[in-house]
Amino acid sequence: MEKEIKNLIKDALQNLTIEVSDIVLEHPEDLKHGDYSTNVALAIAKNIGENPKTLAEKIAKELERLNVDNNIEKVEVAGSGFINFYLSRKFFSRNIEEILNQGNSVGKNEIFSGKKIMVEYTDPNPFKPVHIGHIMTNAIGESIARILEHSGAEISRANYQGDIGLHVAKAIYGLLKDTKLQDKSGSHNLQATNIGAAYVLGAEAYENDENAKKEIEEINKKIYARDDKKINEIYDWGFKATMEAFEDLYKILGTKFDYYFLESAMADIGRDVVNANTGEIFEESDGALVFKAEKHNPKLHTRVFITSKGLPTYEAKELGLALEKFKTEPNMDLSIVITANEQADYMRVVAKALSLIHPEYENKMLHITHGMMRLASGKMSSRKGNVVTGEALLRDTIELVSERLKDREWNEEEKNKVAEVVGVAALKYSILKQSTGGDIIYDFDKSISFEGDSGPYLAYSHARANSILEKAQKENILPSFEVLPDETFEIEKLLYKFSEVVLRSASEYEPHYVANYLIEIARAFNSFYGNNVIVNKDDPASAYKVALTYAFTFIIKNGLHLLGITAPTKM
RNA sequence: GCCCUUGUAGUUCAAUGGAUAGAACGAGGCUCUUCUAAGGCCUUGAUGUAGGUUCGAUUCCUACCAAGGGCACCA
Repeated sequence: MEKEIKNLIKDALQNLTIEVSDIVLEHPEDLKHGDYSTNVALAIAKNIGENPKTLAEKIAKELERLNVDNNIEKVEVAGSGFINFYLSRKFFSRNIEEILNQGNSVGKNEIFSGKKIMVEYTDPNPFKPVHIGHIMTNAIGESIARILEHSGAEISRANYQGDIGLHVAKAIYGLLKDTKLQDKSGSHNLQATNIGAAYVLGAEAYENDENAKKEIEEINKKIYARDDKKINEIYDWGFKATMEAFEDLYKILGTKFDYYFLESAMADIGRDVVNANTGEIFEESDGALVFKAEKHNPKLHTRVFITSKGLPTYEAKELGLALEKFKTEPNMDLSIVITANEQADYMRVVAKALSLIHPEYENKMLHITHGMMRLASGKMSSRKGNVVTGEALLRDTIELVSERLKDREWNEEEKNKVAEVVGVAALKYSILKQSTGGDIIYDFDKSISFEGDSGPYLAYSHARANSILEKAQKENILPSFEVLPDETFEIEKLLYKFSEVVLRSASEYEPHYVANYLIEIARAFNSFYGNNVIVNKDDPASAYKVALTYAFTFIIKNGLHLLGITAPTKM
């Protein structure tokens, strides 16, 4: 439609012998201003020395004359010289029909068609509790992956985990001190929780107790050397238990990874690359091998890649990881990494180093960063202790949804499933509704209040629409486009924009456009629902309203999917 | 000190250089003999400061102020 209107404008301008290189056509923010709007008159009025409004009137008149298609109902001049297009009833009904035909491929686009993209996200560390920040990275990463998939990309999902390092030694120290935590009788989730507690114990001891600190450093050496049978046993068990617990979490969150990269495996790769390029790119400084990035870009700074003791730092491992990814997916077009923004600067340094070694990778790396997740009220942390783990946050959210569902006459299994899905929706939506860069203040109470701007509101709207469709089926009212209502509903004016929103989200790697759109459309649907009886045998347009409801369920279901949220059919 | 990110209603967030800056929560008032009231309808309130570019700036540029993060052997 956009193209057609643009062409129409071009023709009109040509007839008036006005030359314009670029025509801007947009959706007015306010639906009262029509469905499309152009500012050409404002943009060119000055050049040709005419009053913008009179010029707009002239163009509009020509547009009306040229408009033979019945898609445009009217053209109007408004404001200081905007030309607004109002689409016809017929356009909207045809669009609903199209959505019904598209089914689950609704909103797809092809801007990443044929592109192979790897997205790395979540990155929790074995032996450590999953932090709320990991949940945040996961939500953003999964959503970006799905949006890119919907835009034609071939996506692989990667997870990078720190399986060695001081944090592991701290956890093992804790496990050795408090052997109860080594209990293997419970589920792997329970075991992982104990290991997380052991980590907290070890981390505290490391801070406050000199002897413990030395002991932990000893353990760390033994972990690297793998020469202590007892520590090896604990390590192997702990690694497995925490990794399995992560899998359970990913399952609830709706993520399935294709590749797992382990930090231990990247150390040698990174060290070899640094050594091979020392002299030209890396140089010695105080016994360490460093990369002086500021020589190549004054906004970057020097970072150590190999310590004076010969150990590769995180930077070297990250370099190794990047290379390993390109080896794993040889024809990769883009490698995306998602982390918190505290890592933004050194990732730029690593990327610079890599692009000097492999110039062909320079434009194939993208680092997307997000802010911190902070809790608005101290309510949760005071109740559960100081550390708020990702699991606790998720579990508490799900629990509160459960309470809300207790009066439903479903069996327990159904209730639990819905509670889980809606809980995840609450958490994910509150992360994805705002642009990725900034911090998120997670207000526990608000997110589970389920009113207004929330994940459960979206899920509820979908469930409600579904229940209407069930009723329609029972009454044998099938979607039809024979009889159209007189009124064009607000929701119709939003439904056809879905694919544009997905396209924008994909090109900017920003899920929040989809999230905001879904709220808008859910609100429009609920308003439609409140003001109309949809299933009504006495209304000849009822079948059309049912069709409209179907279209809404398709859009919201697919839109929620792009956010990594499952839409329950009832709640 | 230098480099990133961010400053919008009381609060949490929106707004591809456009029209009267949108929602939600909060507060107040209506609304279930009608398909899910986790809903709908109505009322209330904001662009950190000072310049600049532009027909037109929340958006772009400069300075300042404020918050968060980063800046050598931790990850």
